[in-house]
Amino acid sequence: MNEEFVEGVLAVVDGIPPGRVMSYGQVAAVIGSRSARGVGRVMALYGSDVPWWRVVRAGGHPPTCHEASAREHYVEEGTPLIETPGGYRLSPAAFL
DNA sequence: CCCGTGACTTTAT
DNA sequence: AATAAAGCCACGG
Repeated sequence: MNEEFVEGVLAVVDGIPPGRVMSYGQVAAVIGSRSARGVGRVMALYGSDVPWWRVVRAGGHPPTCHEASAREHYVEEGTPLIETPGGYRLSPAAFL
């Protein structure tokens, strides 16, 4: 298994400062990979110990299975949100 | 070892 | 705007 990939993802996510977010693809790029899905996979399996809510999709939408719960974290962390009809999304300014 | 699955992204139709 | 297809990675069956 590529522990380097897993550890890299965890390290990068853990290194995201409060009030900021990164897209899956961006995280993958930082560790020298191109797999956004791989990042999502790692998050689903090992993300229990990292601020997974700071990792979002390219469009600024939170994880599909956690969009509601994640919002509380963003509000708590002070992450800039944008209200939308039917939901919300993260401000582009929140990306690193 | 092969296949399906999932917290994805990007390009093309 | 919506849908389709291809590329990517770890894991369980």
